[in-house]
Amino acid sequence: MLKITRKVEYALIAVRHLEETSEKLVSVNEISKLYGIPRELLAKTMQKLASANIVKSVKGPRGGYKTTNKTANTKLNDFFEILEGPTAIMDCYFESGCDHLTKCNVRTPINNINNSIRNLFDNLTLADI
Amino acid sequence: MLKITRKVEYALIAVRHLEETSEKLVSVNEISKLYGIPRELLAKTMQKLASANIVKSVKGPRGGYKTTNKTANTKLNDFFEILEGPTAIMDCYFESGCDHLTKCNVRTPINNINNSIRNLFDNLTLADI
DNA sequence: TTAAATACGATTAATTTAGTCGTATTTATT
DNA sequence: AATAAATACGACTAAATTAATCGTATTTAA
Repeated sequence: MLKITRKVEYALIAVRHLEETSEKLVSVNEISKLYGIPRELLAKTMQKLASANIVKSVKGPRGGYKTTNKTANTKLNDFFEILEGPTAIMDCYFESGCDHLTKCNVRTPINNINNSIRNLFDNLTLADI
Repeated sequence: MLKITRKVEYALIAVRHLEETSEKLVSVNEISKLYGIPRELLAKTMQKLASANIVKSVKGPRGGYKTTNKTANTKLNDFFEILEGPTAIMDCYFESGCDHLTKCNVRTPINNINNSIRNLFDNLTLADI
């Protein structure tokens, strides 16, 4: 419970690696070998980050990924939400199809907690990782 | 990701219900019907809470559960950990058998985040729910 | 032209979580 | 004493989520 997924874990490791190698292009292949991360999985994750402009991708041989000037100050919450959707310990909103809603007695306090956690992750950036 | 489990959700609903009915004994049957929660699942959860002295159980007909003087000021973090184990967004400690440890470049910052979350839940009690 | 890379969708495997079942024990009520 | 309503607990099955793989297309440097 309350775990981040491996996808996110891998992404954090990869982005940190990119930060460390600064402007150099690094391929998914390289990172996956270096840290023992499944290549295809990491690839898809990096693709998501690239399409959200958190990292820059370069195709073709000698291509790969590198950081941008946006990378370091990406909020952790945005990073998480891009990869996994809304940050919330419980999905208690109307659209989630929870059929307890009318009887539920914990929705409001839970949403307060959701906000606290979002707030925590809004005040951290990738630079903190 | 970052979700609490239904077990915990059910437990929160049940405990809140007990708080609302104050000292009256309420059976699992009653709560499960009232909120549409699977009975056996809730039963096991309540048993855990009882053995951790967060609620009091009374056996036999007309038995059930009720709050104790400890209930309301139980820290949310303790509540969660009793039901689900350690609060952490990633299990990066030696005993978890993670074989990336020596190469991993995000362990320290992740542990800082783990501490922040634990801290957040240490400063909330069941009374806040 | 080739090969190394990203891009992306579909599928399968593994793990975790949710839920059920069976049986024992306790105890109030009749 | 018998019954029935409740907790207690372990084993099992089902469902859902997450992780990983596969196949194919596209881009582009050499």
